Amino acid sequence: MRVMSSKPKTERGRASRERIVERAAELVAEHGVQGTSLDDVLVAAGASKSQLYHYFADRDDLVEAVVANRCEQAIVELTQLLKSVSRLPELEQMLAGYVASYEQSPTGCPIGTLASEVADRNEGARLQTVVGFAAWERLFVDVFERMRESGELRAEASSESLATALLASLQGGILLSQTRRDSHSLHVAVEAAVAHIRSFAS
Amino acid sequence: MRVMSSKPKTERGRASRERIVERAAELVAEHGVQGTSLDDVLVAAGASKSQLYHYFADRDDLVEAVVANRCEQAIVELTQLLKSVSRLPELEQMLAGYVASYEQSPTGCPIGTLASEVADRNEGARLQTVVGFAAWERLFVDVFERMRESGELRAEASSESLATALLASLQGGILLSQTRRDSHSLHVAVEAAVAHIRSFAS
DNA sequence: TGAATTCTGAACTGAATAGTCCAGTTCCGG
DNA sequence: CCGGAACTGGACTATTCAGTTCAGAATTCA
Repeated sequence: MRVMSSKPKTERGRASRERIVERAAELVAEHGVQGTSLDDVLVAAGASKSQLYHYFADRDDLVEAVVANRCEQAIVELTQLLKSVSRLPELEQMLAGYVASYEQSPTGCPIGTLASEVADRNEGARLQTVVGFAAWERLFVDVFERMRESGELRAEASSESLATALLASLQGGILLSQTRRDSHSLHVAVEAAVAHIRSFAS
Repeated sequence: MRVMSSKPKTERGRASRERIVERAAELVAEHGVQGTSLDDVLVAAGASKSQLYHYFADRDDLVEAVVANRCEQAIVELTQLLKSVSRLPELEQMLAGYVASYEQSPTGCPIGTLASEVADRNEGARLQTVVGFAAWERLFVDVFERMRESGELRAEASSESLATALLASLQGGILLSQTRRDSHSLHVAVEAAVAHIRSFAS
């Protein structure tokens, strides 16, 4: 059974906890979950062991909080990018921007990279990535719904399936590009995904 | 500079080395690279530390050999599955079989899972996964070339791009299905990829 | 056969790391 | 202002793991 971890009751405590999570999230973004030790986190956050174990049951508990933090962050950004997209050209432009930003700093997908690292090693963290993917997919679904309402997408197209397929192409493209250290694969994967969507255009 | 690691000169040595790599590959398949310690490998292979360091410079060197082994194995199997595929329905059937086998034992893609784990932590191993992906993609390219020769695929379709896109969809679908523990995402991703290919059929 | 080479076993070292403990400090309601 | 609860510091433990060492066994080949 997991030992209790107190939630902070005061403002000061909440700030401490948050600072730990945020610094940890930065380190994880840079070095991955496995590549980040608790001691690294502690010096980065200017905190001490007992502080950490005051707020988190164990390492996995911290990792879960970090993953949740990064997913939330990613979804906030993606929401900004996608909330006003309601036409195919806008979607294309947004995706092109995503590819371009990847080219500029190829730091993988925050959610995808975490997911593969965490999936069968930390159930709580895995569930956070599931939520993150679901939110992302949902943003795509909403885009397709708006496209359908504006008559740009044929009725028979399943927004859910299109969203899943687009997300998969992105994730796979990122994986290939990250492995190959060359954004070309991501570019091609996105192009194909867009072409597939366009095939359902009115 | 990396310390020398002897290649085996005798049959016995070759067998020892191979046994270590194979057992290590099994453990890595089950627990991932990070989740497999040298000691685990040694007891599984019935070998000793000095044996290991006789054949491998260090842990990374062993990991590289393991990754190469698993990629090679995967490519052998994929070659068997794909070498005689020259029609779209055959490709669809093969992919459906892949999805079905994933449903039966959802052990991710051997290459993709390794790639994301190793990409920015072990340059030699990363290069092995690059080679593995290239071989896989090449198999798809050959399929598309055969389809094109038989007039089933229009000339303007780029076999390379189709292959990259298909591979990305597969990898992304596997990633999603693995984190969600539900083969549905992979299924949808493959369906979309096939539809995209079919849009280039004559 | 016997010397040189290749290969093997097992104990050891040192560093990193997750997790514990407890005494001391700060904060808050009454 | 005081008693208890929330919070903090940092030293300490136990373990795991990569890598070393070296004596000696097996193998090769002249």
